[in-house]
Amino acid sequence: MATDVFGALANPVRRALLAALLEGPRPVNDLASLFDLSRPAVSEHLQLLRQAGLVREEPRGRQRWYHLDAAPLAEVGDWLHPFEHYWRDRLRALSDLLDEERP
Amino acid sequence: MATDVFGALANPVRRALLAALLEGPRPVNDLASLFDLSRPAVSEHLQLLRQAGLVREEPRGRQRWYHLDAAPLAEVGDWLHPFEHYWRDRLRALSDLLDEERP
DNA sequence: ACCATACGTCGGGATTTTCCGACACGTCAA
DNA sequence: TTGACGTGTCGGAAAATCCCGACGTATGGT
Repeated sequence: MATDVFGALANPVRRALLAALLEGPRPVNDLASLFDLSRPAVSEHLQLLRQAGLVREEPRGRQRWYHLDAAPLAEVGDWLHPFEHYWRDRLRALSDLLDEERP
Repeated sequence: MATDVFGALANPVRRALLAALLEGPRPVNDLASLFDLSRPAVSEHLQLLRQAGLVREEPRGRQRWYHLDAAPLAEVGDWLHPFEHYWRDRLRALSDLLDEERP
């Protein structure tokens, strides 16, 4: 049932939600106000993030504060790892070239 | 026109294609044989990867060899970076705990 | 010249995603 | 208790995704 983490990151709204939660927990209305989008739409994005294990909800009075749960992102990091040296090599080659150009 | 890199990674077939190309370039039929999928389907996945800048094609006789182009994955790495320390802290906390359990 | 091979792309069907308005439920304040 | 607030979820529409068979176009072998 645990939804795909990569699928969760495929949507820019969900990525922005995770980035917003990076600065601390927030209630739903607060999060929804960040987007030009109806509240139910944001609520459903949060549901998908919840199913992916990326956020956790804490009921606080009549509102629910959402917390970031970055652990599942480790799967993305792991998948990315074999490719990482590949593009870092390119970047290093570029910076070496620039150093050579302007010593 | 450059398709979303995150969207490109949202599909398991496309992730497997990139992983396969990690071992070197391959022609389309070779790649298609890795999946229980029609060749046009794989061809369209490759088109999307091409639009995302993640692969490059080299015509070689009557076949086209696809090469990995990992550079756009840097965007994913960059996006992931602010979260990275978060889950690494959790892992370190876990390993510290294990070290403590069995000194 | 002929035919098989390797591939891209198109038309279309099935499924999934994304979004909204409407409604239901619990919480708090008066 | 009554009513407003904060939120989840449902029904359904619009759009995107995913896949396939069919066709078109090169290239290479005979």
